[in-house]
Amino acid sequence: MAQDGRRARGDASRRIVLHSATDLASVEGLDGLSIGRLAEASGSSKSSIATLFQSKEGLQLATVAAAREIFTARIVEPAREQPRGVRRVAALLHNSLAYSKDRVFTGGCFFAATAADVDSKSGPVRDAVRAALIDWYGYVEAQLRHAVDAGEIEADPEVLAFELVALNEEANSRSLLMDDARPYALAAAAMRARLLAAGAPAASLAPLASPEPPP
Amino acid sequence: MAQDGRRARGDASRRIVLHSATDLASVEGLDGLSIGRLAEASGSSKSSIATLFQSKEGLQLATVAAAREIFTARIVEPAREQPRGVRRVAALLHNSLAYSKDRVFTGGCFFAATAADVDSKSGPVRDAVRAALIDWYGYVEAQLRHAVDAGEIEADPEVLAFELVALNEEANSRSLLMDDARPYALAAAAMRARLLAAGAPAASLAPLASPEPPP
DNA sequence: ATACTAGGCGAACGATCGTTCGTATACTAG
DNA sequence: CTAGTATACGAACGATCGTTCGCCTAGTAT
Repeated sequence: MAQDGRRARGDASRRIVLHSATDLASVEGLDGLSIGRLAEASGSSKSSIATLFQSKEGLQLATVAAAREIFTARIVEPAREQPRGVRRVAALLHNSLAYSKDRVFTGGCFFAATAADVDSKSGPVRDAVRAALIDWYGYVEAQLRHAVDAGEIEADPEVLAFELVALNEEANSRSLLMDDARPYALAAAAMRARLLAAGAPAASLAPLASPEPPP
Repeated sequence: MAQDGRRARGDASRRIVLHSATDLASVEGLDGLSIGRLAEASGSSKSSIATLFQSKEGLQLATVAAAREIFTARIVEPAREQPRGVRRVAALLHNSLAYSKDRVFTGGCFFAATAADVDSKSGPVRDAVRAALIDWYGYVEAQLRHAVDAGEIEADPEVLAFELVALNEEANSRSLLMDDARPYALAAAAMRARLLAAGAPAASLAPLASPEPPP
């Protein structure tokens, strides 16, 4: 069975539905993601969605997985072009800010929106969101550890990763709430300054350079 | 009419309901805050809540106002005992971390939870949450500006306020999602280091000192 | 051709949502 | 006492929720 037309058709439908689902969930949260509105947004029927994903929880888990793929494709994959260490960290941070600023999801960063939605609950959905963020935090920290080991910077990787991720998420949330793009420039400047203070060579921080000079 | 027993009775009821409402909203969000569950949690009836607050939007606005009072009483008011400038900033940050860590609301910081809920929407509820956070950000920044003017530290108040608030919010969200108190210690350490790097006297940062020495 | 599986949809299920109505109970104002 | 106002509740409203059922089509397997 090299190919199963039925599965292929189902996968295509899932893809279409999940595209709407990730976007809707970034605005309404994983709890506010309703099958009815999703059916309307994706052009299929409630019952189709229910059978494609078995249950709402199945839909939520698939939505998280789909968002994770987009997150990786937009942020992590492109950064792999940079050598490990500070250069890759700078690329990661730049990509992450751009992914939020460009509104890849209508509601900004998918995981910022959904983490707040599930962080006080329990169950597989929360676990899936948590796993995605643990991976992300761990990857940033690992790259910083590499930079420290290579002598590029001098810092505690855990604390520095915490600081940089905090700046990234603050930019996302404040930009959304205030409807203002300035927080991204603010965050980039703070990230750059923080890495410079840790001893990073300025040339390795090009992705975090401000596009326009401060007035 | 020095006192109106009817209004007094209503106000008492509103107080009780709002106590449950702020806690429920910190977990479920302002959208997930349902009148039915709130009625059950607060011991009154759906119709009573509807008449006390006119509509769900009225309830949401009253809930934000109630949470704002608690936020101010827990964080801003106690910090006023400290002199303006770095000492007050340190007190603000310490109080803010404690308010999250002590789970004054079951879902952690009320405004972190609800900001994520409303930041992609529009209307009076979003405006109320935004106004509360603008006030908070502005207060922190004003205290930092005072510290700069007094020569206590050397920094851009806007950027530094952004950094410190980001650390505070990251501690809240990560602690909730990971069910771990360590992010608070991490954030406090980063705040302290950041203020020290800006030239703040160590004695003024006592509230941010780690309770236990690092191993 | 037959049996089986995966989608896909309309219709309906019970549950819960926010809201409204009618009615009863305090309390005030005149 | 009377008229008016602010709670308070039960009951019901229409709408939407997640889910299930029946029925049909598309594709696979034997």
